[in-house]
Amino acid sequence: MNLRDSSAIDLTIAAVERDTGIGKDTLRVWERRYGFPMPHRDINGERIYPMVQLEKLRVIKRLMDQGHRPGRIVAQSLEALQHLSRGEASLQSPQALPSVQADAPLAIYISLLQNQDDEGLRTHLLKTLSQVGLQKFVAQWVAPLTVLVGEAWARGDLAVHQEHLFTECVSRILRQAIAAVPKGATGARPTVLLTTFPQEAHGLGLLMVESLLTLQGCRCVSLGTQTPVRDIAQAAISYRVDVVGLSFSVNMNINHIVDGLAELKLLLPEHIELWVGGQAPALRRRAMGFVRVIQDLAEIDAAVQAWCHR
Amino acid sequence: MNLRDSSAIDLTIAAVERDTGIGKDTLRVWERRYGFPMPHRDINGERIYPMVQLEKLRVIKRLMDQGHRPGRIVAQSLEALQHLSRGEASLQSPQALPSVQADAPLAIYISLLQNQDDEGLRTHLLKTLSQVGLQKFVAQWVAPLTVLVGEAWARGDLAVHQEHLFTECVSRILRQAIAAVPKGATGARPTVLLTTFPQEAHGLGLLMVESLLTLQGCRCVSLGTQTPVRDIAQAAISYRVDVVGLSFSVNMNINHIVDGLAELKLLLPEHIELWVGGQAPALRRRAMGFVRVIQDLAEIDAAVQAWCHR
DNA sequence: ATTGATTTTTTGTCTACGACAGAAGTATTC
DNA sequence: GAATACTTCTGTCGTAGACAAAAAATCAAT
Repeated sequence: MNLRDSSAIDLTIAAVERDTGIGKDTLRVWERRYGFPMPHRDINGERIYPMVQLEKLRVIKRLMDQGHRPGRIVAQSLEALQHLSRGEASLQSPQALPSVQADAPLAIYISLLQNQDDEGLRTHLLKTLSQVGLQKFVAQWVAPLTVLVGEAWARGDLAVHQEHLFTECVSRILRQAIAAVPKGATGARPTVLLTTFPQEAHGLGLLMVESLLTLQGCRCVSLGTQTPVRDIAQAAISYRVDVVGLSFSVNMNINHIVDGLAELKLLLPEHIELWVGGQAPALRRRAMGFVRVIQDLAEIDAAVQAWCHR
Repeated sequence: MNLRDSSAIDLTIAAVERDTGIGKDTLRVWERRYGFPMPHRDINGERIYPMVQLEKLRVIKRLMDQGHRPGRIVAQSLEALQHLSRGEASLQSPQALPSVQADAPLAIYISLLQNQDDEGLRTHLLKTLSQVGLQKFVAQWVAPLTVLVGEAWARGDLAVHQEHLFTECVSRILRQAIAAVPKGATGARPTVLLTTFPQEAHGLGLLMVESLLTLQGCRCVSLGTQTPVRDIAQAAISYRVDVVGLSFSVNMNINHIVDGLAELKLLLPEHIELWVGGQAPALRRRAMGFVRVIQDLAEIDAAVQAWCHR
C-alpha cells in the first residue's frame, strides 16, 4: 500500500505537461540544460516526476508569467523562488502598472472570496451593479477586480477554485445583465463576433467586452471560449459580422497568438476587421499591422466610433 | 501577392496540431508509416502542410472518432474517405445505438440550426421547457438533441458554428432554469462538484447533470469546464463535497481519461466518491473499480438514492 | 545620459529514427 | 458462442543535435 502510493503518485511527462502547461519538449530541454526538473526513471527508462518537482514547476510557471526568465530561475532552490515571488509582486510591465493596491471597496471582495461566501459575493456584486449601472460596473469594478484577483492568486492569497468561484459568479451576473439590455435600433453599429483561441479558457474578458459593445448598440455573436481558428473564420462569414473580437489572458503563449492571428487574417475576408485585447504581453510587445489592438476597455467605445466613420 | 498567399497559407506542424487535435508525434509517425500527411519542407527542412492536407486530416479525425482505425484510412484517397463517412453514419458503438432517427419533433431544431435562427431556437426550446418541465426537458429533449446535433455535425449537415450556436442557446436556458429551481431542504442529499478535465471543452453534459441533481435537491458546485486535476481535488476538499462528477465527450483521449482519473482518485480523500459520465467510449470499454460510471442520465437519480443509503 | 545599431546569449521548438507497451484484431480451442 | 492465446497496430517516449526568433548585453554616436 505504501509502496503503491508513493509510486502511483508520480507522474508521467504527459501528465506534467497537462498540469503545468509546459510542453514535453521544453521539460526535456530544461532537464538537459539546467538540471531541473530531474525525474526518476521507471523500468522502461521513462521519466517519472515526483510531486515535489511538479510543485516547483508550478512556482516557476507563475514566475515566468510575471516576466522572469527560465535560465535565471529554473535551477534555483524552491526557497529562493518562493522568496522571489513573495518579495516583488509585479515587475510585470515595464512602466510598473499601478498595481491596484487594495482599494478598500475592492478588498471586500477578496475577503469574501477567501471565505468562499458565494452568496455574499453575489449579493454585493448585484448591489453595486444596480447602483452604478452596467457600464461603470464593468469598467470600474469588474475589470480591476479581475486584475486584483489574478494578482492575489499569483501571490498565493487565493486558491484556484476561489478564483474559479469569482469567475463563475461574475459570469452569471454579466450574462444576465447583457440579456437585460434593451435592444435599440442597431443601425450603423458593427456586428461583432466574440471568442478566444483554442488554448485560451479565460472567458471573463469576453463578457466584459460583450457588455460594453451591447450597451453601444452593437449586435454581438458570442462563440464562447476556445474556438479553432478555422471555425472562427467560418462563423464570421456565416454570421456576416463586421468585426471579430478576440481576448487573450496572460497565460497565452506568444507564438500561438501571433501564428493564430496571422492564420485567421488569411482566412477572413478583407472587409472583416480583427480586434484583439486582453492582458497578454504579446499584444504590447509585438506589432502586428493587420489587427486593432485594444489596450483598454475604455478604448472600445472609440473603436466602435472609428468603425462607424469607416 | 500571389506568392505570399500561397506560401503563407501553409501551416507549421504546431498549427496543424492546434487545428486538428492530432499530436505532433502522431503526425510525424503517420507520415513515416502511411505516407500521409506528406508535407513540403521550408528552407530549414521543417514541415509545411498545405491546406488540402489539413482538410483531409479533419476528415480522418472525424472518421476516427466514429471508430475507424488509422491504418485503414489514413493512406486512402479523399474521395474514398468522403464515401466512407457518407455511407455509414454510425458504426460507433458495438450494439448500434438506436441512432435517434429524425423524430419529427426533434428534426425541427436541426432545421432551425441550419437557418441559424437563434430567435426561433430559443423560443421553441423555452416553449418546450415550460410545457414538459425541467426534468423531462433535459432527459427527453436536450440529451437526444445533443446526440442528434453531434451526428449531424459528423455527417456534415451542420457547421461547427451552428453546433456552437446550439450549445450557447441551450446553455443559457439551462443555466436560467437551474437558477429558478427552488432550494428545498438539502438534508440528506450529497453535495456534488461538477467539472471536466483540461482537454474537455464540452460543458453541456455538465449542465444537464446539474439540472437533474438540483431537482433532486442536491447542492451543486460547478467549476465550469477544463479544470486541472489538482485544482479539482483542492476544490473538492475546500467545498467539502461528497461527490465529484466529471463529464467526457467522444473527443476525449482515452489515455487522458484513465490517467487523469487515477491521479484524481489519489488526490481525493477516501470518502469522496467519483462519478463519471458522458459519451466517451473509454467509459464503457475500460473498467475502473474506483469510479461510478453513469451510463445514462436516468441513472443519476439511482446514484443519488444509492448515496443516500450509503 | 539617452538613443540607436550591433553582437551575443538565451530559449523554445523542430528534426530524425528506434523502441516499446497496451489496445484492438484475429485465430484457436474448449 | 465464449474464453484463450497470438499478432498486428498505434500512440507515445527516448536520444541528441540544430536553428531562428527574442531578449540581453555591448558598443557607437548624438
